[in-house]
Amino acid sequence: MVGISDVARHAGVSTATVSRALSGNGPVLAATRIRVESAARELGYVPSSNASSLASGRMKNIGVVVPFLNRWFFASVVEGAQSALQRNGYDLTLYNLTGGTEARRSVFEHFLLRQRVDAVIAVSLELTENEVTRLHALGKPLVGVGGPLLGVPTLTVDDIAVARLATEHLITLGHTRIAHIGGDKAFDLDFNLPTNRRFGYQAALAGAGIEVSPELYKPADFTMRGGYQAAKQLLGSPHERPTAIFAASDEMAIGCILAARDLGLVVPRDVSVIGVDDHEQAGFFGLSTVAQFPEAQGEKAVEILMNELQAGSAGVADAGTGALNTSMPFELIVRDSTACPPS
Amino acid sequence: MVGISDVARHAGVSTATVSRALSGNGPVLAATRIRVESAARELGYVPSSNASSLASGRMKNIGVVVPFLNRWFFASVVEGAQSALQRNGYDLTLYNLTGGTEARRSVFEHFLLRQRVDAVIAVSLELTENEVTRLHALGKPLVGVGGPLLGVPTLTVDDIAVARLATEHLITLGHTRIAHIGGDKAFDLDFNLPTNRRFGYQAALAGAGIEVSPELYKPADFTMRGGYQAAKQLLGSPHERPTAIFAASDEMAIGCILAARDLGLVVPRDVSVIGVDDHEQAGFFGLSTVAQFPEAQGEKAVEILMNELQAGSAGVADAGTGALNTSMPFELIVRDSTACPPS
DNA sequence: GCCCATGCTGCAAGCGTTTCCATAAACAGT
DNA sequence: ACTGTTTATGGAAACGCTTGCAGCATGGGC
Repeated sequence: MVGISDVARHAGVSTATVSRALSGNGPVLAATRIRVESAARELGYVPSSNASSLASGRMKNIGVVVPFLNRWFFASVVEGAQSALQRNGYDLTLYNLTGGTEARRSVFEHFLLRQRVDAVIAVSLELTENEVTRLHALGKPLVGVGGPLLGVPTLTVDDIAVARLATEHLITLGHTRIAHIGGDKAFDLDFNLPTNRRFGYQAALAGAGIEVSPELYKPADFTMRGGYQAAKQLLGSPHERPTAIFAASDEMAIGCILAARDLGLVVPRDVSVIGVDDHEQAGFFGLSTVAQFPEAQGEKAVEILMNELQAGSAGVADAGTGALNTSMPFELIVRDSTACPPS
Repeated sequence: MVGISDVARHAGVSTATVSRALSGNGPVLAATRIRVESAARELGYVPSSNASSLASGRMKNIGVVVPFLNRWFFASVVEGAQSALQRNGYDLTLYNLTGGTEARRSVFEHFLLRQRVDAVIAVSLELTENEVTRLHALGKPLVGVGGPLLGVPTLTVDDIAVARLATEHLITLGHTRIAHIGGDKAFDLDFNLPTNRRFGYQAALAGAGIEVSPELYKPADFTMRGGYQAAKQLLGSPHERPTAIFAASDEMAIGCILAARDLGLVVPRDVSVIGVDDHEQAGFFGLSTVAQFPEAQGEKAVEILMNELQAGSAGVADAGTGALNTSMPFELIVRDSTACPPS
């Protein structure tokens, strides 16, 4: 292994100077810096991050905890975070909690406390107060993505507003019999996501003076199959059939479209469908939707952490950690699955 | 921070003994171990992995490099690897190469060389010889998932056999006009995956004495849209229409099913469709397919690495690193998208 | 009863950086 | 010319753990 002392010898300076020259901490004569840099390049020297971390207390590594990885949303958040971190010279160590309670405990009791990460990003995770305090006690910044976390800076899209936007789009088109397919209570990963979207839906209806009829709401799994089955029920009986469906996710919405087709209905002529996410397959199905931008959320989370880490090292008190909850953008995307109701 | 010396004092032993007691390296009297363990628990001591790594040379961390993350296959491999690593007390640091050439360079020149990982798993990545040598020079075991890598233990499914299995399933059902939708050349991520699947398809036909007609092959994107468009062309003209389609991926196959429906054809009555992957949505669409098991691949990769790391530390020469290419299982899954051809 | 294994334990030397402090050099002000 | 600053550099002490080596009991064989 080529260590810092090799570089030092090669460049005719001390290890202290090499460290300063390469890290940019502390004053170094321009000429010296150049000598050191070329020596390092010549020897193919790469600093050992362990030694560096041990000595400096900075890990240059941040932990990302997700409940699952093979869902489009989570994977995209992680991907966004990864690129952003890489640009900042940070590593990303990934923890997923698929393993259940045991995995979760082990992540929090063991992995995150080992001084291996400078901070953590929790994606769609409802942390217990204990878990939060624990991390704070170690002085590790924490940011949440999706869902407000008590006392933790968090990125969220305003689910109520999202749902309202989608529903209002349908209302604007002239629909009045608008159904909603939401998540059932069991799907509690994402905080109150299902509930909030339902609220937004109801608020939009109320705002337009449309009565909210309970038979137009169907809870379902957050999957195509869930959406499909719910839509089958909603659209099954021709009398009193809704003319539009707002599904709480794109996958569900796609399920709706397929169900409609199977029932011989044409989307959007007979029934309009709108979802939420702008899932990668939304375009293919011509699905109108409200986009949220998971990569951007990952990147933003990183940005916040970088600021906090910098502030922390600058000795700034934990005072103005900024707005605790920063609201992420969303956007109505109209494709071919929504139109005026049949006359 | 509560360090090892605090625990030592608390338990009335030396730091050396604490280290041995908690890590299990070296002999410790049972009574002592218990004293140490309870002291550690009481103080909430967690060893600093940096210090530990620096002193021992073991990082307890392995790097996983993927080209993308938000694709089902990659995410699943990573998820499998993550769980397996967690069970072994290892961290997973993730690198994705979405950033393009620059990202790739920075990963290999910088990140992986910093003594932060004990080994690396490369998923569907054609590493250059330089990259491989570089890692080997550092003594870092490397295993590839998907696609043989020169001189590197690799997990692959036999794509030719997979394609043959799928095609033979169709042949067994009585089909003779069997089309294939494969990947185009540009899709070179996965080594020769498209080509191999095409070979397997042709081999199966040849084996059954069926002529391979070029107009029954369509290259396309590895997406639903790609499969949809290709299927539209294949199924468009009623005369000489194929009675079955073997698509090189489930997403493409789903596209086929949708295309068939849009053309007024019933699957599998008018046309059978089979894919490859057992994608999470295959079940919903009733798609017959050849499953490969990405999580299992991730886990297996970890298993191989664990063995190699152990062997390495045992001072075993690099001799019998085992079969360089271990073949992963696959399995025909028959659902409702394949049946006998129309008579 | 003595000596030699045997098995636990403690001492202390690293591991490869960073950073505090001291030193030295260079320069400005008087 | 002399002190007072300022700036670049080197020496050396951390950082928190692991591990080789030596020491010291303890127990068994003769």
